[in-house]
Amino acid sequence: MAKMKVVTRFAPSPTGFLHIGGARTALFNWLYAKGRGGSFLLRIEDTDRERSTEPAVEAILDGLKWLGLDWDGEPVRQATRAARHREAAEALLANGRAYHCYCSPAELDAMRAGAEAEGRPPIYDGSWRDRPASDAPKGVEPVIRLKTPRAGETVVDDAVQGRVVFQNKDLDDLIILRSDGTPTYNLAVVVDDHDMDVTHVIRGVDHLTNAARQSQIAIGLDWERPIFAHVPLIHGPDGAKLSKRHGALGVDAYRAMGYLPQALRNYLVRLGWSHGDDEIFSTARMIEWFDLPQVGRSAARFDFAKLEALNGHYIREADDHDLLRHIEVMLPESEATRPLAARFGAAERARLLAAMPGLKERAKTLVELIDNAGYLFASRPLQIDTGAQKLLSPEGLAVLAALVPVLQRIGQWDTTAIEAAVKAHAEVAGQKLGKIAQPLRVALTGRTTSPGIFDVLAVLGKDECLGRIDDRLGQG
RNA sequence: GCUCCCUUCGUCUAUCGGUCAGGACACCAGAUUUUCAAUCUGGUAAGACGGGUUCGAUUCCCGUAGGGAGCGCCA
Repeated sequence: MAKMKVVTRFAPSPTGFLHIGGARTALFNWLYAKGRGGSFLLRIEDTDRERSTEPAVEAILDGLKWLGLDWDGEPVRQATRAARHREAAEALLANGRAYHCYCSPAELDAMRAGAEAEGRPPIYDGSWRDRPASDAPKGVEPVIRLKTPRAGETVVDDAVQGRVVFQNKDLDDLIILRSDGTPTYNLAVVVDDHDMDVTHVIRGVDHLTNAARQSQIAIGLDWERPIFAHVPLIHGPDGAKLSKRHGALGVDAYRAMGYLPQALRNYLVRLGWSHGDDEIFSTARMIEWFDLPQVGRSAARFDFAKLEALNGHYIREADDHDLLRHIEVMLPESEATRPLAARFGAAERARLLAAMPGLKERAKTLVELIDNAGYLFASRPLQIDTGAQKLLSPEGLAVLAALVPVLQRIGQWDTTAIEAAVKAHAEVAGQKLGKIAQPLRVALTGRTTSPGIFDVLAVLGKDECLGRIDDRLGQG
């Protein structure tokens, strides 16, 4: 038998941003397809016209692009396929696998309430299952319900969850076509996955019971089911369901917080999946190694500390120009860096680029990197941090004063020349380098911490350095 | 309430009957150092509980407890 081409899909409903759980689901689908020469499709599940919005569609596409998860072909809009869904519902009706139900929403509510009061599962009782059409009340548009077998079981052979068995008596006759003729979620999914030739459905476990229902629809249609893979959910740091309080932010929020897409990808792929002791994965490696048997079954908690550690790794490893590009995207999005975004021109770019090697060594996020780069963009006289002030003591100022002629004498203003001159001066003066470097650091950056002091001097330029020192001496 | 799923260091996880239960993040200590990082070295830290099965269980089975998901004319 010829090996079938793998087709996966990501099918978000556009009712909000692309949250972190969705991003991981998309990543898994993308990796699985890429690793097998298959295709990764996108379907917008917008059958709920009330809640679906166009901005949400844009936000989701934007989030996927930023994460580097490119899809094949045009995204399918589920709402445009209503006629085809209806056709499937009618086929089910025709072959006796579905029936009209004339219960009103109020009746159904009453039915559920009654069942709950008696301690029975709140499922539809199937009262219209075998009633003749002649019983139909006048002027009521019926829904179409699936005639789920009452006996036997529905088995979902899940690539992650294993063999999960549902008793058919626990599955109720779900509505597949609403009274207004539009399809419900489960019908639309089955029809679309079938028509899109989807071979693997990788999604959150919250859909596991839907897999049983969808199986029944597929069986009723005499269609082969896709392979299901239900991955565990992501929880917040407190173990509860991820909410806005913790990490259930849109991926755009992570971008604004200064995370790199490759860091987020690496973090997400390790949430629920592993490959031995490996922690750092290039995209190519992820694609090569990702597979379903290594996906675990327990929920994972979202841990910002680990994400940050990975982000720091990828920032250090990144090419300076790449980093600059990511920073420029991030600048206007973060509250903290927005003021800088407005005046970030060619001069600022050049300075940042020059200082990048020293800056990227010590930042966990891009926002932090920009914060550490504050001295590059500050105007004289600098604002001195409160804790740094004490280094500008009389002794500190004396150190600075002694340094001025030394710096003035330097001809070739670069890191090596500056370092040589300052170290020679320290030796002559019989002072430890730290004694000199700290007051100097404060004068030049306004802080007690910064990248290497010689790099700071070099990037700032001779005139600016002498000016900043002079500001301090003048003040004393 | 009913159905299904889960349970190894604080967190993410490895282990597919025999291991000093490994790695990573975090934390602690040391080295390095012009600060802070980075880096390197070392350390603390785990099989929810109770029964089985077995020569031997973290691993297989049952139960208990705890957690999660689902039970819409939402997706």
